[in-house]
Amino acid sequence: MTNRSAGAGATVRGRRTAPRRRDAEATRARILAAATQEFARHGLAGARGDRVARAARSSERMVYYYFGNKEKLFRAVLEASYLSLQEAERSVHLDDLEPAHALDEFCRFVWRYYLEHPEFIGLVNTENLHRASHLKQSPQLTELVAPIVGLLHGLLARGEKSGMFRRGIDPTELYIAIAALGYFYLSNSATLSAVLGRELRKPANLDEHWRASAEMIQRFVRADGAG
Amino acid sequence: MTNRSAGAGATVRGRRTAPRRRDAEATRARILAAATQEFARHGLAGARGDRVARAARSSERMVYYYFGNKEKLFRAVLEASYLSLQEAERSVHLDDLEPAHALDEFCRFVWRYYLEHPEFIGLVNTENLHRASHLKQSPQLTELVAPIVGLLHGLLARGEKSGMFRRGIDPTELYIAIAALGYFYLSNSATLSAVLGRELRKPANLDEHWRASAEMIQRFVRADGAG
Amino acid sequence: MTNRSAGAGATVRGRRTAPRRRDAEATRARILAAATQEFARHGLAGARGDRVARAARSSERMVYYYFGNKEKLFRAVLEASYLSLQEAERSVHLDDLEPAHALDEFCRFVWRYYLEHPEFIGLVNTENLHRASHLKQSPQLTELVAPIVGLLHGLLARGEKSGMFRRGIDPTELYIAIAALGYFYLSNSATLSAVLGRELRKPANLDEHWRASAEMIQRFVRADGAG
Amino acid sequence: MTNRSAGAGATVRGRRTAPRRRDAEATRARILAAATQEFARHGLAGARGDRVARAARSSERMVYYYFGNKEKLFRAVLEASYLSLQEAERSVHLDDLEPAHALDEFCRFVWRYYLEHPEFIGLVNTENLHRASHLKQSPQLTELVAPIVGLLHGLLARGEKSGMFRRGIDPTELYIAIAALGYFYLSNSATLSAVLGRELRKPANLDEHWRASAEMIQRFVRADGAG
DNA sequence: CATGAATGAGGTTTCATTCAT
DNA sequence: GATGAATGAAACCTCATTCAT
Repeated sequence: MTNRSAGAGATVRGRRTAPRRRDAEATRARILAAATQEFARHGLAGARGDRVARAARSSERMVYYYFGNKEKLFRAVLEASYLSLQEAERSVHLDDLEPAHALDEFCRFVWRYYLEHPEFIGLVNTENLHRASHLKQSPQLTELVAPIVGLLHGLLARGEKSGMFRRGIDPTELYIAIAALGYFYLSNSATLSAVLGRELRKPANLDEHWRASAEMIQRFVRADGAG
Repeated sequence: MTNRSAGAGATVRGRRTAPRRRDAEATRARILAAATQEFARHGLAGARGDRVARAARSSERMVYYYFGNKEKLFRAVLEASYLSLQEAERSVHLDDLEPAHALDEFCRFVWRYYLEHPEFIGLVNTENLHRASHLKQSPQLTELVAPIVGLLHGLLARGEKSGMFRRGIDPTELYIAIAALGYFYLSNSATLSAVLGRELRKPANLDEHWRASAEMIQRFVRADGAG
Repeated sequence: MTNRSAGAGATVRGRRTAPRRRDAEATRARILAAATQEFARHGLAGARGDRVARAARSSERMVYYYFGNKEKLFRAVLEASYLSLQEAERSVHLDDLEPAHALDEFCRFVWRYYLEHPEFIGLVNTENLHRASHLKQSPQLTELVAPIVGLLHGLLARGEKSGMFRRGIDPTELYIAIAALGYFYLSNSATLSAVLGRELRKPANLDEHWRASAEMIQRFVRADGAG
Repeated sequence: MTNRSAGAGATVRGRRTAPRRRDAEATRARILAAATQEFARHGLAGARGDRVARAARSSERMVYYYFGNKEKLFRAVLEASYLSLQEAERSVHLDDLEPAHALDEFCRFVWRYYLEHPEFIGLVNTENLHRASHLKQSPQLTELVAPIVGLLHGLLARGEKSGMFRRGIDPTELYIAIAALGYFYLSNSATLSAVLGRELRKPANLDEHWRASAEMIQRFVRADGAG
């Protein structure tokens, strides 16, 4: 995640710190980052403590020192990942754009986020395998994505008022659709590529998919008369 | 699963076998079925041999006897699952329907298949975690889904000709979109439910999603003038 | 415990068996015997799996194969030990002896059992440290020592009738007293020796203790006029 | 526990210390008290440093700071406990009582001490598991209980002289018997309760046991004609 | 004097797999 | 052909203890 480096004169939480070799925050952060990759790549059962330790340039013992056990480590990773997404979402500002364009921007954001955060997809898949049991234990996360659906809600209202969007579109369903088109493509690119005989990860294909998805979303919301 | 060569009175290695042989096939099938559930629910790393054995009312030893090792067992499960899908797809006949309606039927088929085969989703997710490495080892599967894309191709052609569908729609992209809308919703229902505060598995919500998805696909292909 | 040897032509449960190298019963028995010593000497927390394995000429893996985990192994050991005691108790026949003599014999039996089964004392101490939590999980053991108290009950009745024993002696209390005098002496011989400056394990001292204890028990039950 | 050298305004290493020093003594004492409970409840191997630290409202680091290591901590606990007993024993004055009554009082003291100091029983059992190895390292403790046996010796002499007690009773054996009857009952109450089907810790049963024990001791020493 | 950070060693347990009849 | 017994390797995790400020 955010790599609070332990280099000389680094800043932690905006506060200037003396260079420390025994830097708990930094160690913890390195472990968390390594674990994020490990869980994303191998799932919960497939993740290996020693790989995490090595990747974090720390020891297996430290992993337990900071996170207690594998499951808690996974929960910490999951929370950090959702928080990271939430943070990114907060940077999305669509109010100044014309509705159709704003929607495009929104789709682009979601698509790019998935594209640039493959670990997020891996973690979420793993968490779904476990029927969201870890997520449910993190009370803070319940209202996490809600804001972004609110954003869509406002956008749809604006579009309706201007006559560009049709009525009766459920923002949650719209969000799911946008997410689905991007997430599924990337999450399943390996099997789909094998089975469809098309290299889904090729830049050209990524691009075409993005275009088709955006088009689909636009056509879905566009008022029937609108051009 | 697939009942291979259950013909009565078969010979094994040229030696005539007692009727018990049928039990062997049955045992193998039970193991495969149990393994399908196990891998779907727990992934490859999380799957446990003894759980498979118990669920199959057999022994761990037999699992190795019939399938060699865990990885091969997983491959067998995966192959059987894709074959099962292929078989189901062969039962889809859309040629007699008017294009828009046929497309609807196709969407419904995909949606229902995912809905009724949660184990398929679990297995495919697991295989994607492993970057389709097992699938790639099964040469027979490369052209597996091709036929169904061909089906869509024909359908789009018919729709274009009748003026109902617009041009330039890539059947593969269309297939991916249809799959995405169903697959993602079901595969990620646990985390989405937690994070969106909506019980995605409630029948009413499943229904609404199906309707919204079908609508989206229709609007995507519909020619701009068409009603 | 009972060492069902794996030697050629051994008998298991009275049934003649072929000499086997892979003898589950024998392996299990060796592990149980080794674990009995280990738990008796080091307690539950102090017991080491590898020591058990080595002493049993087996592997740590086998310990788990047969007994599941450390706690279950301890339970098995405890059960076997109490069963062993019960078995020994069944060999005590006092009905043909005159009451005072019979009581002496009973005391001698208890004393000798503790003397010859130091592991029993170690195990029972450990179980008491754990507030009998394992014993409580073994339903079969609840009425285990009851028979022996019954024996004392009969003995006391006979003694009363003959006028040798006084009335109103609670057999359970009597049993506890007899056990206490022997058990405490042996269980605490190390600290007592250190603190009293007397080598309690010296044969002469063991003997004197046995005599004093028997005397105490006799005087406790003897009718005031008698003797 | 023992508050060693808590004099105000002490100097450490010749340097005058702030009043915080009193906290240091208090911390040490809290750790010792916590460790006493911990070792008594879980034995030496089962005792956990972090539990001691938490119970003492201190840190694990401090435990090592004050006591060096686990074994030394145990030794400190053991020494303190035996010293505590010795101190209590010093408060026993029997010279003014008539011998039989004095003996009763002595028994009562021992019984009550065990009853009110369950941690002592736990520690002594643990030390016996370790064959008194720690006790043997504390030279000061060798003559620790001797005085109390001396007390009994005097008592027996008085009783003999008065004709109430018989001759030839070994005070050490008498002491062991008195201790055994109380110690065993309490130390083994858990397993005995389970196995005898009687709740030994019930006040009524505790009381009856005390009475029976006292009776037994009286009858043991009483001269045959007396009483 | 006090403490947070760190750790080596080893403990228990699990896992997939093979042996030997 | 089928099965119970066995196993090496490695996983997760814990423990007492020390480092470094």
